[in-house]
Amino acid sequence: MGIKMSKRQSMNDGPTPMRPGKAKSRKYRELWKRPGYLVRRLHQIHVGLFAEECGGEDLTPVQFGILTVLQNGEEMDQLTLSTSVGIDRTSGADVIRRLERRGYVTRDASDHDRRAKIIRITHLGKDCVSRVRPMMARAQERLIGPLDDQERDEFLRLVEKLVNANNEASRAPLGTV
Amino acid sequence: MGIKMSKRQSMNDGPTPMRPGKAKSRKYRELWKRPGYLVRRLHQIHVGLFAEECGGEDLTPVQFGILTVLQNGEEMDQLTLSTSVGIDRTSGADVIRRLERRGYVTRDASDHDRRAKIIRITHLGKDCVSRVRPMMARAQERLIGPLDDQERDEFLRLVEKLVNANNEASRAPLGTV
DNA sequence: CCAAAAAGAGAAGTATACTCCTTTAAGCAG
DNA sequence: CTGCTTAAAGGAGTATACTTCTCTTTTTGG
Repeated sequence: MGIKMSKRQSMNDGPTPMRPGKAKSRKYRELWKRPGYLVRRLHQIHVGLFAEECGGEDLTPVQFGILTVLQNGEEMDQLTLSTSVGIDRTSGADVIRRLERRGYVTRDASDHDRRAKIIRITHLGKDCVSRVRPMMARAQERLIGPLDDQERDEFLRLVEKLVNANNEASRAPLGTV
Repeated sequence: MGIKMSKRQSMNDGPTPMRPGKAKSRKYRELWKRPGYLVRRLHQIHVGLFAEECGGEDLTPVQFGILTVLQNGEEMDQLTLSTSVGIDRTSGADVIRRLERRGYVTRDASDHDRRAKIIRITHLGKDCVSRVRPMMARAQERLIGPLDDQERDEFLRLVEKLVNANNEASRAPLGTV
């Protein structure tokens, strides 16, 4: 159902992003040294690892994120749910519609606000979360597995710092363009 | 033309991924601590910053990646080009087709291998790269801007390590599914 | 030399993740 | 109560990034 990747990986192999030391001329001349490129590749890798670990469940990281948020807070409108996993509302609506189609959530109009759709997780959805949680954890472990404990902490600290800081930046006016 | 994002940002704002210290129960219980989630958010942020910096050029990071690879090596078949920027061949074919539509590259059948399409960058494409390169650099700077010099080096080292290591992992048999 | 295997490409289908525009509903001001 | 603004959702459209299946061409093995 979209992702899958199974055996004969096709998580491509890229340019084997390692070039010795000889680079330096202009800062981001080579693709393999651009932070954005590395982040995109790492994201791809995570999606691949997640799909691999989740075997036959056919669930994506974002779908699982939605389900885990619902399992804590229970009951949310689409917009709140979407922003709480860090995607915009139209993307969220798509993801949630797919989850509904599979019986993992319900979408009912709210009583006191007939514009809003209230999303609730179903038993089927909860079962799915229980089943997939350990697979998700394995994917996370594999993603940062190549780092030792100290590096892991440092990596997570730095990524969090970047995400939080740029989160602010993106909500700032910044005008231009 | 798709991405854009302009003024009233909508690079969403997410859950403001910071929760004090109280988390710990199970390793990846909270979304905001999952490495995969953080990497996905950072990727989103980069795409947003890139679009913002590239103003009216309407070029995506991947499109720019393709163009810069072409500007170095000149002339490549679609498959080599796709893997050299780290995407699979069908995605690459899509991207390249769009670049062709805008006159940035040409796609001609090869003489000695009539299966292959040979991609070449045009003058228009080269002009575009010159124009966009400084914008791309600014996006990269902004992405890792929140880190000091020492952290930056460490972050890039760790991400590179993860990408390289998992690159290997994904080409390993690993069978299962 | 000819059949089988492998390689490049394309088409159809799906998921994420946006854009902009519209519809509908809610809340508030006069 | 009526009109104004805002908020939630949906539709149409696009880009990235996969999947699987198919077509054609090339290479290779007998």
